Amino acid sequence: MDGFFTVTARPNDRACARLGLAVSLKVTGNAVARNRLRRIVRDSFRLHQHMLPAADIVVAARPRVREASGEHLRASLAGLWKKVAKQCAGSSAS
RNA sequence: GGAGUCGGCCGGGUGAUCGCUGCAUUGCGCCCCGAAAGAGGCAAAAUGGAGAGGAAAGUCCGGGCUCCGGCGGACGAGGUGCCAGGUAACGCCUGGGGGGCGUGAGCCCACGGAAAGUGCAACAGAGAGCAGACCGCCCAAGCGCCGGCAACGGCGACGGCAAGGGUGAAAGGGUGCGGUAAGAGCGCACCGCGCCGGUGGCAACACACGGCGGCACGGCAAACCCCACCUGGAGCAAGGCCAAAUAGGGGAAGCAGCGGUCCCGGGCGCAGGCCCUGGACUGCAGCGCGGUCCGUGCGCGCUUCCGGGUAGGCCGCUCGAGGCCCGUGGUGACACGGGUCCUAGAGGAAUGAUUGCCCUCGACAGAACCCGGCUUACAGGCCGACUCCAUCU
Repeated sequence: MDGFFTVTARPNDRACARLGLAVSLKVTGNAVARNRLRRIVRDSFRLHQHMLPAADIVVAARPRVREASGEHLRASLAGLWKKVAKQCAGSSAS
C-alpha cells in the first residue's frame, strides 16, 4: 500500500497471476478518469506479469490518485509489483 | 477598422514499438453425427480492415420495440395551454398574432377563462373590493352661531367636494375646454375602454370602418377551480431460445410392497366366520420409543421417461423515422424523388501504454436496446448572413 493504491494478494492454484480492480467513481470523480486509471493499472500489470507469482492480486485506488500524473502512477505500481513478488516468494500465504 | 446579433461546423495532427474488443479470409488443433463419404460446431495463430460524443451526461419529455392488461363508458389522477402548420410523436421545431426590451440586427414571455363559484393581498395608508376623506378646497342651498327690522353679510361643520397633496405594488380612465360655491364624465371634443355589427385573415387577431354605452367587468388561476385537448401498466435485469451438476412429497409408465371392497375356485367349521391360490377396481405417507417438548429408530420403494427451473450459454444487438450529394415543392420547419455509403456493439464492461516530430499546447467529458427533442458542461477555432458606429473613395 502506498499513497495511490492498496494492493492485496493471495496465491492461487493457476499457472499465472490474476488481476482484480477496485476503482470507484467516488475516488476518480468521473467515468473518463476512472477508465483511464483502470487502463493504466492493467497495462502496468501486463508489462510486469512475467515477474509476478501465481496469485490473485487486487488493486484498489485511493483518493490521492486524482491529482497524480501517469508517470507517478506507473512508478508506484512498479514498486508495488516488486513488493508483491517478494512477499509471495518469502511466504506462500500472505 | 471597432462593437454586436443570428445560423452552421470542428473539437489536436502525424509516425514507431507493445497490447485490447468485434468482423472478414486462411486455419494448427479439437468436439460431435455417421459404416463411410461427408455435414455441423469450437478454435490457437496469421493477415486485412474497423473501433465513443457533441453533448456519449442529466434521465426532464416524446416515440419505436417487448411483455402484461384491455367490449364500451363514467369518475378520478397526471400533463399540456394564443393561432396555424411540421412530425412517428412531443412539453420539440417552423411561420404568424399579441405584449415587453433594444438606436438596430434581434431577443424575451405557462400568452385559455377573473361579468360559475370559493379564496388571497405583508407594511404603509383616511380608505384595498358593498371603496374612502388625513391634509386640503368650498360656503350656492339647508342647518348652526354672530350682526342686522329686513333683504342680506360674515364665520363654521355634525354640510358639500374629490381637483391638488400624502400612503402604497395597486387608490375605480387621460388631455383640454365648458361648467361650478368648490368640484366631478356633470357636459362636450379628441384619445383610451366595453358591447354589437361590418371588412380583411384558415385562425390567433387587426382596422384613422359604422353604431351604441359615460365608462367599469382592478390584480392574482406556477391559489383552489372552470374549459378544451392528450395519456392503460411496466421496462432490454423487457422478452425469447438452449440447458448441466444437485435438490424436489412435480407428472407418467412398468415392476414391487402394504391395505380396503367385490368376485371365481378350494379347505375347515353345526353356524357367525376363518384360511389359501388367483382376478377386477381402488387407496397409500407416516408409524414407533417417550407423560410432553427436544431427541431418536424404522419407513415413505426401485427403474425408465417427461415437464418446470437454477448456474451457464445464445438471441434480442445494431440497416436506421440512418448519413451524404443532387433535384422538385414550400416563406420555413419539412416532404417527395433519384443517386451513393455502411459508420462501435462491449458484457465486472474493449480505444490504452511508451516514445519521436509539429502546432494555435488541447476544454467539457466515456456508448450499454435504438431513435427525436429539451436542459446542463465546454479550451480554442472556422464559415456564412445581418446590424450599429467610425473612416476612406
